[in-house]
Amino acid sequence: MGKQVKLDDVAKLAGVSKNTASRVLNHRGYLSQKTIDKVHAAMAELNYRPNVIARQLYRQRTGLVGLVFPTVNNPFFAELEAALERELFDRGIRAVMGNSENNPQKEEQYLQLLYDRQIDGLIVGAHNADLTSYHATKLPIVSIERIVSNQVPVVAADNYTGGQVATERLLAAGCKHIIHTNYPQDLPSPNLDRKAAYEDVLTQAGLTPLTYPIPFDEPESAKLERIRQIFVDHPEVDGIFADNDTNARLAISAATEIGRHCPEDLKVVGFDGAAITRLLCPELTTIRQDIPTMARVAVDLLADRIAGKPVAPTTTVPVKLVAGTTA
Amino acid sequence: MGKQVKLDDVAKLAGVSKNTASRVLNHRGYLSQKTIDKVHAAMAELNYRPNVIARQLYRQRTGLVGLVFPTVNNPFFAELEAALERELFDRGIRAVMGNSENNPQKEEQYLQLLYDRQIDGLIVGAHNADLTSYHATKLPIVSIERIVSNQVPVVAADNYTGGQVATERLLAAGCKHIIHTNYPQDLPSPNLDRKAAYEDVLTQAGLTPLTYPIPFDEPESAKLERIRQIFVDHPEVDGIFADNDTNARLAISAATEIGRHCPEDLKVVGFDGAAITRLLCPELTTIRQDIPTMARVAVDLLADRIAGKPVAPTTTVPVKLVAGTTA
DNA sequence: GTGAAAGCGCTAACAA
DNA sequence: TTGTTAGCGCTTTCAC
Repeated sequence: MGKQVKLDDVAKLAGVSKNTASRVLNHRGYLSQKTIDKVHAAMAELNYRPNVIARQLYRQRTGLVGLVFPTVNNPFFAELEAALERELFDRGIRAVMGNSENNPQKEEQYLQLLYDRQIDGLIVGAHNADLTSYHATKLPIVSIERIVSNQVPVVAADNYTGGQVATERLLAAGCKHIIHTNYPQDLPSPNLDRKAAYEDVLTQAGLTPLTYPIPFDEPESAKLERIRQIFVDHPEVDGIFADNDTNARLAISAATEIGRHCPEDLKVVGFDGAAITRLLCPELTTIRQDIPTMARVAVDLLADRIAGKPVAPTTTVPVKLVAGTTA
Repeated sequence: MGKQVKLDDVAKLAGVSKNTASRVLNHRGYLSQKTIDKVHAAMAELNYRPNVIARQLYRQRTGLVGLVFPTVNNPFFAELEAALERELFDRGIRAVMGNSENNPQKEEQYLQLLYDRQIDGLIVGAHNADLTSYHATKLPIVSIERIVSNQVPVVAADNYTGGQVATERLLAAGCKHIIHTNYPQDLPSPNLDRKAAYEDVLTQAGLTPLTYPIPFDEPESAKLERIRQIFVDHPEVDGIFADNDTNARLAISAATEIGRHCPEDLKVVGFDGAAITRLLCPELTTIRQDIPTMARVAVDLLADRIAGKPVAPTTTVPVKLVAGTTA
């Protein structure tokens, strides 16, 4: 690759100073039309492209935002990250993909990117990293469906209502033995509202709630194994409220393996309702999160954060039942 | 945010020159242990973090690579981009997400990022952008499953074999009227090998091939409508070889709508075999692409390209039949 | 209206 | 073994 054409070259060709060329480039200050034209002509002739990095050095901003989620290879996160990318792009910001893969070190590294100012902000949906790393800071961070620290604003679905609706759906379908799956979470998390709602509804109905932990970071085979165990431990189960759609689908598979069919022998309700899931598994009844709205809100919050404005600590986005045939 | 601690501050505190501090930072040149310790102590005391942008300005490299694909919100691309991100991360490179969304302008903009040196390279799986934009260049670009220009190396699945295996599977299942879906592609594309194989196999079997175009960039509803039309135009169809799994799933749905069940009344084979798809729709028989290998190869090629080494113009990665119950 | 000059923070010849 | 100096390419204050 040849020498880069720089502003100085443009200036020389146009017979003006570097400064003037810069002002033309940025449409700033007083300029005679003649100068503007000359500079533009020179830029065109040399096929000039400004060096973004040099500009960034001065501004100390890169126009980059990191998206740190467990993995983009998941219907919910894929749809969410796609929506976030679109929102950011519309604001002239690029998204750096950060799949933490449940690897705290990897997550930590993306956080370092922020410290090192290679990115201007962070949208996170994973938090393996030691919370102190996040705590230290008033950095522009927004989280989605995770509680990171009380400095970091959260965007979450209306998980409680979702959990209520899901559980009530199973009750209405006649279920008497409803089991919930969730992930073990020592830390507070909006996700736990799904569980809380499930427990409240069941208790009010005079039934006993029971939750099986399904760690998010395990391979599918391990999750399936845990779900099989539900049917071993509780053959009487006739309803499952899964904390996400993939677990719901695994529950259906596990039931089928032992000759129990959905919905005749078992009702299942999932959570998330990503478009891909509805396409590939349209029969699943689930609680749909409003992903586009969550993305928009998150990016708005981040932009405010970057601009130094105060933001609401929590924003809740409504959910909606999508009726399939599994419950 | 306070003033940034810079190398000069470290140097002053350690009582050395900026240069010496820089050399300690980069483990370069001769240094006495005493100096090293002093500088390290100063760095620790000031909590110094190098300014990445300044470093980039000198090196003219950002350690960023763009991933330009139609959308990450799709099982195949999501798995592929996740795999690419992992490979890149292991080489100290971050991935910038570029969902072209079948918007040529958006794709063009990501290409500009490369021109403007905000990214060091590009891995593309979409090419709406005017090919001349890609042509102009010996820039570090690698494409996956797309032919961009003869300057850009391609990584592709063994689509021809995949198409053969898929079609033969349907024939072996007794299908006599097999229809293929593909996307209309005026440009050459590795994807078309699937179609070519389908046509060759059918012709050899004395049957007449017929392909329905299903544009990739249409909404699902439009795709479904096109697929419904297949059954209207050709009620005799008893086998479908879809060019991707989502189309395969839509075909199953369309058949179900009119009371035709899979696999009794209709056999279906898809293509891609992403993990999410197999989880959500395990019954689907499909041709699985080896996504991790494709990602690794692509990143290797890109690294060579960035390093200025010559690379093979085409790399083909084997595929594998995944037997479900739909064919 | 436009030019000269300083500086963003870091790196690397070249001297010492 | 270390310091001096000159950039990397762009922006901007301040003269003219």
